[in-house]
Amino acid sequence: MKMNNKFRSSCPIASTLDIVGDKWSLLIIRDMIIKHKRTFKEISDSDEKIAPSILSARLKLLESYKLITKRKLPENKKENIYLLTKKGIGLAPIIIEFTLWGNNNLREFNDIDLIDGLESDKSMIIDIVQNNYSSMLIQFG
Amino acid sequence: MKMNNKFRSSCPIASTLDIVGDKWSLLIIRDMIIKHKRTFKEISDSDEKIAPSILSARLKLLESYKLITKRKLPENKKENIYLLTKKGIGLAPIIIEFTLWGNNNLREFNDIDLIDGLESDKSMIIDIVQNNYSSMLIQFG
DNA sequence: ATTATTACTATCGTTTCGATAGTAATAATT
DNA sequence: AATTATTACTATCGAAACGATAGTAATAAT
Repeated sequence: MKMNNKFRSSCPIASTLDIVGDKWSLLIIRDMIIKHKRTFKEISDSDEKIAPSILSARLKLLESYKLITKRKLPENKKENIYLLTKKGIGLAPIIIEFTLWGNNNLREFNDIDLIDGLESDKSMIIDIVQNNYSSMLIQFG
Repeated sequence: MKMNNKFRSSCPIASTLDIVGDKWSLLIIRDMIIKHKRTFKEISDSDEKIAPSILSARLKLLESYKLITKRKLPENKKENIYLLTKKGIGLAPIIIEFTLWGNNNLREFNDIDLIDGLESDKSMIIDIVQNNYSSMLIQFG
């Protein structure tokens, strides 16, 4: 995996964009953190139809920056299980803010899904998402 | 300006990414909302060295989705003044979350600038950023 | 009148994307 | 046990986007 400094600057925003600032990474994180998707196959099956070559490349990159881990379970040697790390779970606020902004600002340009619970307190939504994911994680070591 | 539905799905996250999910848009917004940059020249002069062709294309796109407006002042017919709209100012929470995440999670991969005030309450930081920008806006109609 | 600045556009080689097909390993089915 | 299906990829290759540089037209400054 090429890890040759591809950071454009020392700005934290720019650096974050250098890792997840593409059209797919945050959608992969969305599926993992909200829908609890864990395998290549599950992540492939989204409305947005990500190409396998892109998904493969993105998972490798996210793994290299320690946002996700990859493992196999003893009972299944075929499937890889991808799980979010703490760093990855820490992206929940960003995911939630994207949801809120799209929900409030793009309805004139696109039919946006209605999502339940968005009127609740922001930090509560974030807590719930993160806690649910962390609870799910317990079943894995 | 081509406005042919380039939305991949009706998911608010995906739709937001379809507009600002590239390596440059949020950096342009950052410079506008935090550093109060207003002209093509000012925005060009960032650490990340955006190419003029890209900046030009991005400004047009952001304008087409009503995140920014473009105008000239009577006293200067050369400069274009770019200002954030309400929709654009609404991106402040996303910008702040990117800052916080990068600040907390990327120090092992890149030298990240130390930023003052990040230990304050999130919603307060966002309020300050948005209020400062809105105050600055008053001098324009 | 000349020079500088601003906001671009044009060009063009490089990189990335993205659709599709193919493959190797494992698991399920008959 | 043999065949079929599934999973997680890799390979290919044309299309789109990026990015560095140069150029230009309008305005402003000297």
